[in-house]
Amino acid sequence: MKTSSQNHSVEKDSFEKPILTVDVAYLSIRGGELEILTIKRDKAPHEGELALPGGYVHCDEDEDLSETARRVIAEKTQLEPDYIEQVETIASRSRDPRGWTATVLFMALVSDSKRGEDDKLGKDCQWVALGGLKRKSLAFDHGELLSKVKERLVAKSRYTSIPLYLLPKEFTLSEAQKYFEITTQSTLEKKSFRRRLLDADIIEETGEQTKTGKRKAALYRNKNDSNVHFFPRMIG
Amino acid sequence: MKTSSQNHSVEKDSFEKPILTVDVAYLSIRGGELEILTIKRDKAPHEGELALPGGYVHCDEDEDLSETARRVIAEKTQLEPDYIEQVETIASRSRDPRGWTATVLFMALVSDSKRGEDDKLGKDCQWVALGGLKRKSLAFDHGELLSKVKERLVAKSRYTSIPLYLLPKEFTLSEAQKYFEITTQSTLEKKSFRRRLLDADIIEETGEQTKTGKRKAALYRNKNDSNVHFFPRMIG
DNA sequence: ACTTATAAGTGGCAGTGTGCCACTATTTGC
DNA sequence: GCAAATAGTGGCACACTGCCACTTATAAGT
Repeated sequence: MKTSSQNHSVEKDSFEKPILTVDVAYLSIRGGELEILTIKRDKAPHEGELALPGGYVHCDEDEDLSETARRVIAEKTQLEPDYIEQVETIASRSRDPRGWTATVLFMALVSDSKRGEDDKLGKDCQWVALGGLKRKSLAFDHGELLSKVKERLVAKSRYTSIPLYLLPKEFTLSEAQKYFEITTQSTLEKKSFRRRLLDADIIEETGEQTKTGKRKAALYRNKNDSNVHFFPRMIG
Repeated sequence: MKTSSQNHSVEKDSFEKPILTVDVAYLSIRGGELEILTIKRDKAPHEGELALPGGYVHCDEDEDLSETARRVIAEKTQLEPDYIEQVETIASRSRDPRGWTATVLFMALVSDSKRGEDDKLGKDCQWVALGGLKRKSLAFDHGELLSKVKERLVAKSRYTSIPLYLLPKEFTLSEAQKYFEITTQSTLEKKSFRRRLLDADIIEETGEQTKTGKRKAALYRNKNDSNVHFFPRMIG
């Protein structure tokens, strides 16, 4: 029923090769809100608009795709992500005016403390709060890509520990809860959250306490050896 | 620190475009075991070896990647899958002797009843039991691709209803349990399994019963409207 | 007919982790 | 000292899975 060629000429040479790129949604939390690293495009198409950092796969340099993703980020910032994950590959004829393109979409997270001040960022780079991004304000279909990444982040934050990668090196349980509430887009219950995080054996007390605030709070850090933790049940 | 070019020549034209393909791990259960659809390669490289069905993306025909996946399957079989899911995109210089290639890997499932008899399959196509596949017996890195798909199937079978796509149109709860035990690679407890599946409200009794066997068993079928169900907890 | 073996199906309680809410504890500012 | 705000705890309810013994139905053998 399909209108495809039934012979096996699929593997014949000189096919029109599609364009293959990698795009990275690089996320961080600051000011109590998710922010994303954007690049202001300096050429057509979509010149002057904001876009996700991305680029062509370099067949001669990149051993695999996650390396492309890291390279693309390194070209724009000096910030190595604390976490990176391949999300999905999106392709179509219409998503880029230059022709049929495929892009491998990555989600990357960087902690608040590693991110530090944003002064050494190139001036075409900018962290933008997600709340301030109007729909359709990103170039190409990058708004949709961002939605896919957000969806993945929200989903995984409900049953894994990946929001820990967004927290500063030392944090209180209340701050951790706030970060998880941002990434899960829900309000969490204090006792349940604390019990869950502490029972998981993935963070440890530093011994120090906060100095500001109404009452001193215990400071925690991620255990060195800990990878992504999968909780036995979802939260929220 | 990276040795990447620091200028922004990334978007300049005439880059060496990598090859983009789609490969599909098409799975089915028969004889109490997972089977995979293989194609015997009729040309180099790896001529004569078994491989996953796959092919180049056709920029002119395929609107997106899942369409490529369906087309690739339709070219080899007349069997439309009951379920299809993008798993991961794998790329490297070394995975194919013809050069730097990227492949978008899909997992597809077909029910035992829709699959029917295998007589109308092309003679280069063959369903092969996973247990009978020695390591390294698939062309290229398709053994690794299969491992990734297996991993995904095992994981998702523990908290979703996708094994239902492998069952025949009508099935007993014991058969369903057997299928879930195959896909989760674990033994499941009868009462827990039944309660879980029935409470999910995704299957319904046909009213009929089996005729063979020691005791007649109630027959069930998938509810028409039901999509993939996510159970609140993992099993097994 | 009675027994035996086997598969289908159920009752019921324990275990585990989350939801919920009230309660106590500590610190700051008045 | 007292109120306000944040940190942290006690304890039980709830939902779902694990477990295991038990009953029911059918076929086959004696």
